[in-house]
Formats: sequence, structure tokens, C-alpha cells
Amino acid sequence: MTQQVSRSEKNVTIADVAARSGVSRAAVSKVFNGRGGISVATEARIRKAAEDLGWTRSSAAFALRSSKSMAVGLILNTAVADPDAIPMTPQVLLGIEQVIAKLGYGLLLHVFSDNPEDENQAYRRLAADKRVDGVLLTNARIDDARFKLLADLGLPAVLIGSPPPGLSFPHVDNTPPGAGVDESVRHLVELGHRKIAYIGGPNSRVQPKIRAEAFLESMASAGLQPTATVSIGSTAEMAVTATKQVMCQPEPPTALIFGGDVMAMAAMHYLRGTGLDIPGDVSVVGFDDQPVAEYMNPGLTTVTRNSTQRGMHAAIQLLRILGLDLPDPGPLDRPRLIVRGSTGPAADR
Amino acid sequence: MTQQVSRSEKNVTIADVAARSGVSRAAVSKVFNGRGGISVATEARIRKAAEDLGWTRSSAAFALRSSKSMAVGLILNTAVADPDAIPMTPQVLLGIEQVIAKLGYGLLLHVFSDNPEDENQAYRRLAADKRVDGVLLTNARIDDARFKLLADLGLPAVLIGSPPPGLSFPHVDNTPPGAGVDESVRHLVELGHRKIAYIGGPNSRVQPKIRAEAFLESMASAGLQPTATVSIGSTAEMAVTATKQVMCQPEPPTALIFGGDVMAMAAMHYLRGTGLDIPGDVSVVGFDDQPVAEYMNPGLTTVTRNSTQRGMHAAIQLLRILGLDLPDPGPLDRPRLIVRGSTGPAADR
DNA sequence: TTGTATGCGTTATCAG
DNA sequence: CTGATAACGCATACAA
Repeated sequence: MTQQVSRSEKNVTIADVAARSGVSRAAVSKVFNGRGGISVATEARIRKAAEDLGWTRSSAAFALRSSKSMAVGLILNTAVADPDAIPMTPQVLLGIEQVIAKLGYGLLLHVFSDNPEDENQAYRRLAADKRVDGVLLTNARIDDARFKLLADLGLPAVLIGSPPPGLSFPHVDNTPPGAGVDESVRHLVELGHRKIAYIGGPNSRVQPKIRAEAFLESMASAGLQPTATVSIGSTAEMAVTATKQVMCQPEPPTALIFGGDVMAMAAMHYLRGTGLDIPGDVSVVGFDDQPVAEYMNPGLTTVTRNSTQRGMHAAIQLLRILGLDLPDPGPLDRPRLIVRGSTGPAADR
Repeated sequence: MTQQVSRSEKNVTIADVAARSGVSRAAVSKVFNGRGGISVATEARIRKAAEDLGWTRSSAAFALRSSKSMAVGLILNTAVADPDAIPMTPQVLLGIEQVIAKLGYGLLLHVFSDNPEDENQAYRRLAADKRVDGVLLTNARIDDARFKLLADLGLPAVLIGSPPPGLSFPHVDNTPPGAGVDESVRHLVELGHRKIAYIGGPNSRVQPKIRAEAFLESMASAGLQPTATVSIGSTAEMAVTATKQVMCQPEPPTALIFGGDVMAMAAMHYLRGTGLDIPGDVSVVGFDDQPVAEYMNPGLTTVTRNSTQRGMHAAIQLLRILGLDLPDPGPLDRPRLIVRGSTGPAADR
């Protein structure tokens, strides 16, 4: 029982604790920072005093003095075209939080619009403000200026995903970064598909580009020519547009691989509307399992990744850079293909 | 062109700005805190100097001195039963961010597991730490201790959703809080349905309870007896369990209203598996439009809310409590029923 | 209109 | 092992 919670909880400072336990403020500080030099008895007395007074160190004073904010920033940049979509699954967030919370770190969220100009400003400010000790990045662009900028600013950062080719930057991703797409292709080839198309996000983003390239490679190793490889955008609308276009070709594909589940689901919806049967006429594969992909009719065959783990590893890597003594988390789980009803034997035509 | 970005960006402090513009530190402070008393010319000089030096006030020092952290906390409590589900759509997050970011506030995210014991601790710490000036709450429980606790701690807070009945607490929700369910019932009644069941989240949560009650009221005003009202849990699995049970009754309903879209989608999936036609045999209605609800087959009839707006209003209310001079945002948009293919005329049996 | 002095709560240093 | 004391960077009353 902590008595009197609301007893005009003034600002109980370290001085109060020191006074109550009859020691100096420095002694209290030492105890609560794990720095030795305090006798066991004294430490117990100090801890008790702090407990009684309900004292917690002021994060502001701590930050000022130690220039550690004990917070990491998560920076999401939304696409202008699709302001409603945050390129981040809640699971990643959860993973990050799980790691940092128990180490006393907070997660400061930032959502920037996709405007490189004020983004520059924003990052500068972030570094100058020192509200965070490091940042987590997502959704890298091919010509992303953030990597150089952050390096210049000296702000520790870890990218969730892969950096642009040729650039070395701390990041967390599967190896190879295109993992998952190869399995999708293999699965379709085994089902007898020869005419396969890929419809994914814009080539200006690293992740979609990598996936498109992985598709091309996988097709090549299967000895196949892709029917189409479309890099367009990550929205449902764009997926439909691209699907329409691809299916209107003289030799339409019998299977479609998408860069994301929402794209795939939207396309399924559209295809059904045109009277095509899935998977009778055309097979559909998604990417990055959405919980609801399972409930589609037919269920969507897709690639699932351990998103919570992605978040955890990213957080761990960042904290390691910040100097915390954490074990290397090792590689990420390999993405897995989940076969459901949206893929079937190739139509015989 | 800001010259020399990486010129060992030491700690450029307010003193540097003062020196460069030939004034005292106090003058600089005054300019950047909107307190008058500085001549236009001097102010311009000061601002230019700050610009040149890339100076931003240290958030730590500011927080220490002014005891304002310029951050708000968003507290999510995940259900133990379903650790992968954050009870929060990204849109709400986006709405919050849009409001607070341009006012210089940061969003500090916290995810607690559903354990009331350490939750208490966590809130105490949150208040003591003063890392946030106020908090946003979600997912209220009927016997939620947080409201009293936060009041005791003097930590400003706004609940997204409605507080437990009988309790007054700053919050943002539709009026009435059950809005949307009534429309669903009316829609089904107009289609000729008489046997309607409701399957929603647990009664221990405020929101699900309110929705269940709204369902009962709407049924009563239509002169109907509900076939079933199940309060179970918000997961897909639980929705399926409940659906199975409800449909096995001697007189199964011809229409099902669910407390959430994921529940509805999972149930649709299950119902199809049992050979039932949607909406031929049974109509299905969801709640809180998920973008993908549209792509189900048939499309899911559901209630959509302006989630971004919910987030914005919650943030605005909190900032108003914190003393910012913002206009009252007024009421939320009323939820709208979106009729898609999952609802149709009542089966004739 | 501008400058000076002081304190916010903590940690680091260094002498006891 | 302990206790002063000086920063950390800023905001504010008050003096000029």
C-alpha cells in the first residue's frame, strides 16, 4: 500500500530522497544508476526512502544532464498518393515496443508526408532536438537522402527493410531481401503455370524494386519469360488498374503475383467482377500476410513474414548501436508461403 | 544552402545564437516563445542567426525548465488472449499525429499487456516520469481503474471511445456511442429479416457492451426479439465459435451483426464452409470498415467511421485540456452503413 | 526594448 | 564510502 497517492505530489526530487535517507543527492544518484560505491545498508535505506516518497528520476533532468532521451523515434513516411495508408503493420510496432519498453525506452512516433524537402528539415530538427537517441526508418526510397543525412547528423538509425543497392546502412531484413517471391514463383510453376505476371509497388522504393527483381530472377531460373512485370504503386486502385491492363494483353497470364495482400485482394475482387474464376482461370498470390487474407473467398495464397520479429530485431539493433549490451538477435525467420485457395493448376489454354 | 552540415555540429546552444546576433540569451528565448518585447529588427536578426546555426531549443532543457514535455502518450492495452492485435487502426494514429505534429508535440507510444497490476504501476511511472503532458486512452473496460488513477495522478487524459456508464471523463465518441448499430438493424429489418443475432466483443469492455445494448434497443424499437446476443471476444476465432453456436439453434437467425469487420469476415468464411450462401441463406453485417471489407466475396456490408477524425478530435481535446487555444472540433461524423453484397432479402423459411 | 541573475533536477568530479 | 559543487540548456522575474 502506497499511502496518500494524491498528497499534493509536489515535485519530489532527488534531494527529498537524500534528506529522508540522510545521505547526499550524489549517493542517491549512484544507487539508481547502478554505479557502485554505496554500502548495502545505505542503499536499502535510500531505496526505501525513494519508494516511500514515490520518487522517480525526472526524465527531463536526466535527459538534460546525460543527453540521453531514452527514447527512439519511429519514422513513417506516408505516400502522398495514399495518405490513409501507413506503411507499417501494427505487429512491427508491437515488436519494437516489446523490446524497448522493458529497457526503459519510449517510442516516439513521427509520420512525415512524402515530401523530401520538409523531410530534410524534419530530420535536422529531430537530430537537433535530441528528443530521441536514435531512429527506426521504413520504406526506403532508391534515391533516399535520409541515409546520408542521418550519417551526417550523427543520429543512430536502423532501417526496417533493405537500403538502396550499393549503400551500406544498418538494417533488418530477410536474406535475400527478395525472399518469399521465389517461393511464390516456384509454387506456381509447380502448378503448371508458364505465363506469370508480377504487379508490385513503385520502382522508386527499394522493397518493391527488390521484389520485382527477385521475381525476374526466379522466372529466369525456371526458364520462363515473365508475361509482365508492372511496377506501379501500392494502392488497391493501382493494383486494379495494372491487373486490368495485364489481363487485356493478347496472351494474358494464368497467374498473378502481387507485391502486397491488399493489392492482391483488390485484384481478386476485380477479376471476379469480370467473370473470371479464381483459381480456375487465374491464380493469385499476395505478399505479407494480412490476417484477413485467410477469409477471402477463395482464401488468398500469400507470403507471411514474422512482423513482430522484424520490429523486435530492428529495435535490438538500434539499441545495440546505442551501446546497450544486447545479444545479436541473429537472422530473421524466413518468409513462408501459405498456400490457400487462390492458386490452382494452370488453366489449359 | 546551409553550409557545412557536418561541421562537428557540437551543441549549438541558445548562447551561440545570442552571441551571433549580438543579444542576450534572454532575448533569444523571448523570440522563440512568442513573448513580446523584442524589436522587429532584432527579432529578424535573432531568427536569422538561429536559422544559420541550425539551432533548435533543446527539448530536454525546455522540459526541465518549463515542466512541459511537449509530448502526449498513446496507451494501448492489448488483450492477453490476442497479443497480435493492437486495438487501434493506423488511421486513428494518423489523425493524432496530424494534429500534434504541427503544434510541436510528439507522440509517445505505449503498449501494455492487459494486466491491471503492472498497468497501475505503468501509469504511476508515466505520471511521475513526466515524459508526457497528457495521455490518450483506448479500449476502456467497464471496471476500468485507469480513470480514477489518472485523475488522482493529475495526468490529463482523453479517452477514445466512451467511458463506463455513470462515469464522467473527457472522451471522444459518437453520439450516441452505439451509433451505427441502429442503422444495421434498420437495414436488415427493411430487407425483411426478423430473426437477427448479434455477436460482439466482451461485455467487460465498454465499447462492445454499448454496441450490444444498442442492438437490443434497435431490435426493441422494431418490435423484434433478438435471436441471440453473444458477447464473447473480439478475435476471429471467437467470432467463429459464436457463429457456430448461434447457427445451430433450433431457429437459426437469417442475419448476423458483428462487433467488428474481422469477426464478420471470419464468420463469413466459416459460413461458406458449412455450405450456407451469403446473403441467400444468411446476411452478414460488420462494424468499422476495414479497407479490405470491400474485397470480400460478397463484399461485406459494414459500418464505417471516420477514424482519422476520431484521432484528430481526441488529440485536439487533449491539447485543449493542456491549455492550447484550439477551437472545439465539434461532433464526430456520424457512422455510415455501407451496403454491399453480404446483406440481402431474408431467406423465406 | 534589452540584459542579468537564478533555478529547474540530475549527474560527474573531486576532495574528504 | 560520502558530500559539496559545478555544469547541462533554457526560461523567467527583475533590473537597467
